[in-house]
Amino acid sequence: MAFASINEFPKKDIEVAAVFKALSHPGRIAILKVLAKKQSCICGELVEDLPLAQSTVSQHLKVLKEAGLVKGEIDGPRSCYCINKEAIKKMKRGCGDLFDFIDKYSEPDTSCGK
Amino acid sequence: MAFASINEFPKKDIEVAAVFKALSHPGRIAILKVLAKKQSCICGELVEDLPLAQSTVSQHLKVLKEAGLVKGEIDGPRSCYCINKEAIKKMKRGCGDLFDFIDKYSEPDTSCGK
DNA sequence: AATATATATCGCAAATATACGATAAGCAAT
DNA sequence: ATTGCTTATCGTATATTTGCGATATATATT
Repeated sequence: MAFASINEFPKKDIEVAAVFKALSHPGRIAILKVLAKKQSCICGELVEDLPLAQSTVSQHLKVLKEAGLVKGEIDGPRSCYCINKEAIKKMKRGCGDLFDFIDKYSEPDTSCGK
Repeated sequence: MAFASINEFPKKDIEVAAVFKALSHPGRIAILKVLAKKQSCICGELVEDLPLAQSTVSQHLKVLKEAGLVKGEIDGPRSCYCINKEAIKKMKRGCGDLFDFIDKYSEPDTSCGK
C-alpha cells in the first residue's frame, strides 16, 4: 500500500472487499454465529463463549460494527449487540452478484490447469 | 495473535474465514473479475488492467491460488491463470450456509438498536 | 460516597499484509 | 550461446492486524 492507491479500484469492489475483510477472521465469524443463535447478547456472554480476552472481543465487535454487520446498544452498564439483518441481506446479495458475475462469464468451461 | 490460538475455532470457520481473507482486497476482486471476463489470461494482461506493479499482481495471484480460487498453468514463458470454478461454487455454498444460518436464527426480528 | 460490575480504549509487542524495485529463473527465438 | 520476453521470488519499507493487560469510563448497588 506504499504507492498504489486503493482509490484506483471501483467503489463497489472496495466496499465488498471491506465487508469480506470484516468476515476474514474466525473469531468474528464465531461472534456472528453466537449473536445469531442468541438473537442478541451482551459482550460478556460473547467473552465466555470465545477463546479470547475481553478486550480482544470488544475490538472484534468494533470491527464488525464499523463494517455495519452488527448493531450495538448501551443497556445500563452493559452493551447489547445483535446482528444487523439488513447488512447481512445486503452482503448476501453482494456475494451472490459477485459469484454470479464470475460464474456467468466463466461459462463454458475453459479451465486452464491445476 | 500473541496468545490465543487460531485452532480454538471450528475448522470450517477457519476455512471460510481464509477464503474471505483472500477476497478482502479490491485488487484481488478485480483480478477475479478480469479472469472471469477473459475466461483465462496471462499475468501480463492482468498487470495492464490493474493499477499495480507486476510483482504485486504476481503476489496477489499467489494468494488467490493458495486460497484455491484460481488455477494456474505454465504456458511457455508465460503463466496462464483462470478461475477455479469448483472453488467458487464451494464458496457460494459456504457463504449461503453462513448467511442462512444467521438469517434462520435471527428470525423473528429482535433488533437491539443502532 | 463508596464499591462492584461491565465494557471501551490505551499502550504495547508480535505477526501479517501490502507495495515496490531488483533480480533470478524459465522458455523461445535468433 | 546470446538475447529477449515473461513471471516468480527476494529484499525492504511501511501499514495494518491481532492479541493481551492495564486503565478509564459508565452505570448499578449498597
